[in-house]
Amino acid sequence: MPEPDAPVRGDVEACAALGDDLGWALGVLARTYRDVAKQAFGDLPGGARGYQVLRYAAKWGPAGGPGTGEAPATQLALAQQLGIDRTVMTYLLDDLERAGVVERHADPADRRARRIAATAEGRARLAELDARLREAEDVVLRPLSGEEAAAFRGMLQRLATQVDEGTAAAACDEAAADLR
Amino acid sequence: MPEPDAPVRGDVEACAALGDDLGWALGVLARTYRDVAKQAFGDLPGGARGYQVLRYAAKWGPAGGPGTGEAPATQLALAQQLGIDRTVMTYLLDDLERAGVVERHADPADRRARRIAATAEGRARLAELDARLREAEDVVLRPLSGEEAAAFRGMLQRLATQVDEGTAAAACDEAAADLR
DNA sequence: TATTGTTATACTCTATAACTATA
DNA sequence: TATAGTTATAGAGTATAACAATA
Repeated sequence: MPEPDAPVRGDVEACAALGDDLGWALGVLARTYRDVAKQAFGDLPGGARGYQVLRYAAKWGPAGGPGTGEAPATQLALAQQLGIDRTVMTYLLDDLERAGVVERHADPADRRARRIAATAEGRARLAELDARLREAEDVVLRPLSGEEAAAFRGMLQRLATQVDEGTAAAACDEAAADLR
Repeated sequence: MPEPDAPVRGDVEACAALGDDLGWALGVLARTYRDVAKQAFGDLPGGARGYQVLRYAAKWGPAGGPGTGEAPATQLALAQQLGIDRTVMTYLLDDLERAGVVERHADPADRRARRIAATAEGRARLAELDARLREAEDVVLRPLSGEEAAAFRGMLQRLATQVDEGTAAAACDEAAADLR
């Protein structure tokens, strides 16, 4: 994730020259959202990636007891699900564990594997993050009316999933790659 | 610009879990467009950045005669307009010049400065690129009907420029930063 | 002394490969 | 032999700083 840059002179004028293509607008919006979301993530290790991992880990109960009964995902499963390289997952989990939001538990059935579960603190953190992200979305969509925003969200969702073409898998691959 | 990654197993399933927030959809769409556009750029040095530079340079005439009468932009002006670091601009122009699409001309009034102009070949290349980019946009928006696509474009444009808030400048800064 | 453009250096991510401990 | 996780190494991309030429 690139650092926020110092303001640059001349960009406003450049907008007049650049702001007429889809790619540009898309880039601006995605970047704007990312910056707003970044603030929401705060010091959560890994930013958006850390959030996704936490969100996945939170599907299972806090340390001590399973929330559902299903076994928490292993590091490898998590990495594959989110499209993150398993070596990167190691670093990411190191940081998330140090931050106290997830825990690695030895799998009794396979001592090579580690099961990843969110801690109670991690769950609380996740609830906060979800709320803040909803706010971030509202900020980004503020220029639109309520109806428009709903329509925009719907179309965006359709575009992202590309249900009409066989490209859903590819789109998802891209999304996952985006997290890398 | 990240390289296209090898397909990753499991992303499709992950989509079901991830695909419910704006940030995710935005990321997918921006990434999808970027990949499609990347193909359109072909071997143009610098990808999207190279395109923007070429586009700017093409505002002035091919080598030998000014198209308008205004002097072509200097490297520094170009860098500031597009929000690219001037050291990066050096490398980028090296590549674009080697590719034969732009030329550096000494400024008679200030021998430190270099004026950047598109070559005839650069202009032809730009026309191609513009056409291909329009196609790329169509591909990305294909899931929408004609009416929807128009509405989507309009809303996206409004969101990107954020005219209702005083954030236009900030948004443009972000857009420029995006090119870095 | 300040500015334009260039070159050199360092830092951040990410990708690849090598290693361990289990299976 | 293959797999889960870790660690080490190397590459691309970018930012920072030093430099030469000119103002």
